[in-house]
Amino acid sequence: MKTEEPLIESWRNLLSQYSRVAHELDRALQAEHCLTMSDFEVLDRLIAADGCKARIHDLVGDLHLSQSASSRAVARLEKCGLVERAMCDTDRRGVFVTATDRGRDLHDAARQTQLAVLQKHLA
Amino acid sequence: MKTEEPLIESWRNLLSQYSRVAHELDRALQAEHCLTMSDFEVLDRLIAADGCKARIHDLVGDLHLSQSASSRAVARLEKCGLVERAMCDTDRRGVFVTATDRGRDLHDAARQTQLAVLQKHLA
DNA sequence: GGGCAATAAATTCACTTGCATATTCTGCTG
DNA sequence: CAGCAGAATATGCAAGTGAATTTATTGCCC
Repeated sequence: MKTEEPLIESWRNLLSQYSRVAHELDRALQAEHCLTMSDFEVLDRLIAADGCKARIHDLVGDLHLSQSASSRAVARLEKCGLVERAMCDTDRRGVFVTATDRGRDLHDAARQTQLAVLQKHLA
Repeated sequence: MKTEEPLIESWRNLLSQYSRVAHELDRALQAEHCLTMSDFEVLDRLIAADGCKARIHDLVGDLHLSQSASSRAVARLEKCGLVERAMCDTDRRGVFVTATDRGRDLHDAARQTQLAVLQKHLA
């Protein structure tokens, strides 16, 4: 099996490593915490933000998700009581999202799951 | 910004590199050849197979796609006339998929697109 | 040979996604 | 200050996805 293009070879490696880990992560987070990988990512960025609080607009940039997908991920988290929306006083177009206590707790737990999966499939 | 867990750091890098390249690839293949990244992958594996012919079952293993998604990708390619299905004589549960001439031509063209994108976003 | 677990593929279903659009609000500009 | 381009979200829609199920067929064991 010759390796015609090293570039294609790299891409295939990237693709299969990503697929393997992403699939496992998604499965584990879903099974143990009812969270999508995307949901977890949103929660994770939120927790990392100053005061566990950020505007959706600012989250989108980090998320590898479109604006609409991000908006809906926040909606899902809100429905689960992991996050709260609040009007932004200074700009009423904006929406602040804050992690609730349950959100923080779940994040702590999910983070352990994430680490375990990464340890196993990315190490 | 401290880097608490190198493992998480690696995962983030993997994720963002993958997202960037995959998004570009998908966009370019769609725009220039009306092909999904998955469609192209199926076609690509098929062309690589002996005689441009393979059973769906055998393709699935390489594809990073579920069996159902693979089945549908083949259906899409067939609808576009890039691929043909044929009963498998020795096992009538199986289905052989063969690339048509148009399929081979489109693959050649799409491969150039792929290389260009990889060159630009993975180099 | 008849029955039955296992296999290949297709299909149903619930869900997520991105694009395009609608809605609400801000900040200029005249 | 009226009007209007542009920004921040939400939503309608079409499409793709995986898990589970269905359908057809095979191969084995009695």
